Amino acid sequence: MIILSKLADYGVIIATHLAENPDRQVTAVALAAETRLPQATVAKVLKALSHGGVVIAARGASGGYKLARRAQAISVAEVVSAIDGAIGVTECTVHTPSCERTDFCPTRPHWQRINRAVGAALQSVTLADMVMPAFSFPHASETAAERIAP
Amino acid sequence: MIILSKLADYGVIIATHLAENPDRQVTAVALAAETRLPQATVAKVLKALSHGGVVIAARGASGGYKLARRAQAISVAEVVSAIDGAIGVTECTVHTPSCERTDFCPTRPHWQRINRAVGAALQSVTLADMVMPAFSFPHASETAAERIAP
DNA sequence: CTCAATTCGGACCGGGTTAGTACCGATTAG
DNA sequence: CTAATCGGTACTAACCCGGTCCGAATTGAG
Ligand code: FES
Ligand code: FES
Repeated sequence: MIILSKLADYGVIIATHLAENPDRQVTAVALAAETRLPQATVAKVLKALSHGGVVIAARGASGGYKLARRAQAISVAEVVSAIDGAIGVTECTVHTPSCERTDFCPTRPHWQRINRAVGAALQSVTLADMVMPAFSFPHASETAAERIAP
Repeated sequence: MIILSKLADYGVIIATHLAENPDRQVTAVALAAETRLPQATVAKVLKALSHGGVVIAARGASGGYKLARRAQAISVAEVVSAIDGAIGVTECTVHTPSCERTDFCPTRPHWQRINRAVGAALQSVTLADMVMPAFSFPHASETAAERIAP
């Protein structure tokens, strides 16, 4: 299964590209060309990102987009949330109070725990991290979240 | 955004319910009744689980399903994989070698890192954990995955 | 000052995947 | 043999994704 929607994936790619040369006003079409993504879709994603406060848009001629904050201050979680809405593992964990199985279903709190874990994983990575080249990461075995809880 | 598909969610609910009374042969319709899930869908999910080796099915009269192993030995990741296929965050991380942006897109290794983190989060929780009542968890701040990497 | 060019903003639509259903054949206990 | 139950496939409906369209705002030239 794929976790992120294509749109959200595009969003991260675009935001990362913006983070590569900050403070530069880039138009949607230029971004599309530079990332080799379909132009119309890039425009759509940028709208969502603008709506979510990740980028700020300048309209009119010589307009364009740029990051709303420093790259270090924008997490991947924020980007995907701006596009796909709140992050949740199950239906149950997001539309909080409306599950008919709540009384006899023991999974709820455990899901919320997992939910927090993936949320934290997405939140701990910023756009500044994303632009960094593949770097000597710690051993894969220490990727945290393996010990999600004692 | 919702990460798990509805079917996968159902799968975990069903598997958890099976884990509650192990070694008991339960038919699909009984499971559907006890979990208040649509009966036809439960049957479908059980087929997938059986195919994935999570449950074993007994055919014929007085047949039914039960867990293939002890609940401690079955992870949530396994259950969702049986239904939704391999877990991957982005298109790019699962269909490994076929991305036209590979050469100039710096996000790839970072995604794989996040990917491992959520995979680990799902793998670290077993069905035995799921049936345990909401228990005094450690402080939410220590949910690991917050330190996905130094 | 006016106007045209440029760019973002929001609404709309079609295709594809997923959820859910239904049926029929295979298998086994009694 | 018969009833019950799983296994597989085919089918329909709904929804979401991805893409396209036209209108609003702003700029810069004439
Ligand atoms: S599915 Fe809603 S409480 Fe378990
Ligand atoms: S999207 Fe495939 S390498 Fe970045």
